[in-house]
Amino acid sequence: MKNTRESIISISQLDNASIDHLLKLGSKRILRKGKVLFHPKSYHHYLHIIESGVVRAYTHYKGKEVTFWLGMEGDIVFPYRTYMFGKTSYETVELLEDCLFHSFLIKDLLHLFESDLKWATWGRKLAEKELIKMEERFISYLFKTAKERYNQLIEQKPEIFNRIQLQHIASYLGMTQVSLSRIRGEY
Amino acid sequence: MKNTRESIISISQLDNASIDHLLKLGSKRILRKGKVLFHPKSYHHYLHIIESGVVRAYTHYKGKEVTFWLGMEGDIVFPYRTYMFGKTSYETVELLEDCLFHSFLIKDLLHLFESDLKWATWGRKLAEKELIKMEERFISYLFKTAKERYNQLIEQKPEIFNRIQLQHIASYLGMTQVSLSRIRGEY
DNA sequence: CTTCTTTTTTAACAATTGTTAAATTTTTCC
DNA sequence: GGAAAAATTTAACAATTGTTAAAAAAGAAG
Repeated sequence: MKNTRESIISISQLDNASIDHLLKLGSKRILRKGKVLFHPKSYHHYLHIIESGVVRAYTHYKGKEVTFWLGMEGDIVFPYRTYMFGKTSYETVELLEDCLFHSFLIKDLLHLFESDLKWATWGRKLAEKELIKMEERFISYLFKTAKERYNQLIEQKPEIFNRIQLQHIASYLGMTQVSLSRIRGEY
Repeated sequence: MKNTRESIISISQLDNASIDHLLKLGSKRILRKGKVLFHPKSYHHYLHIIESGVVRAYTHYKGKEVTFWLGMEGDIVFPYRTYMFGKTSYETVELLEDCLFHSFLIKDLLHLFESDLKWATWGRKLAEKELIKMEERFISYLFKTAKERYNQLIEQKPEIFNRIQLQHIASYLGMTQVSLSRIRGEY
């Protein structure tokens, strides 16, 4: 459980008045496990901050689901492709647990970004932090074996293994479920 | 060959006066093939826009070089880790051709980002675009075979094969040089 | 042009990961 | 609790990719 205000501040410090202003524009909602938040080939109008729960983003390749992102408390579900280029997205975002979201219209957020230096800076830092995370994850895939990637995840985010099905973790780690099971069985 | 003004505008439209102001803060320099632009475990004070030439960023893992980024005309060499966290970096950036850079003090750029909404927006869009590129590259690694990654690169950036050594391309594609050679030999 | 150095290819073999299918375990639902 | 469905593990085998070493090709220097 992590409240929206903390999530926002953890990206970059902001005064309370600015945050209050944003919070008034958003709304909270609870959605059930299994619900699909974003469908592929559609436009997404909301950004969601996760207060509790877990979601995964996946796409299809050669008839199989590929889970490329997992989000939990404090993470931000931001459909960058739609937001930046007005393009439809290729991903499905599905809830793996009941979730509490704090949701904001991307339109409202963009308006803040384009009119208020403080929010523009916040938006910049959000993208910069996501970029660093993605780059670190990418580099570790570029030269680590399946077993090394598994060990790294166990070390860095052990709680994932208690909350998320192994088939999704396997995909997230870039291997088949059978390979993950084999690696786990070795110990 | 791509001039700095075009590179800046291609991230996000900006008025000429704003760009002129930035350009006055920077300086051009020519560096020779083989020169190292960033050393690991050091602080990087400059952002470089590549007007011509090719560079690669690499790091070491298990005694081997891993090339994780290639930049050419129009690309921006931005040491995000140093810039965001004041941390030293893990990467080496090396010139694979003679290069013409337009270089700016990160300090100057940050000052613009923090004082001018137009530049803050430009900085946000820069990070957002880099994020999308990184995410697309990452997803394609998550579920494509070595051969598919090779075919994709041939299709998307064929000029790379005329300008960059195959050993570096192999690493960039997440495979050994021998594997790349084998894949190329199959046709 | 010739020699030396570096890069790339080829080959044989080893290790890792994928595929398919069946067995087992866990979860869901009545 | 018990049946059905879903998830996970196990096993056998196939395909891909890595490793090492040597040969061939390409590039640099005199």
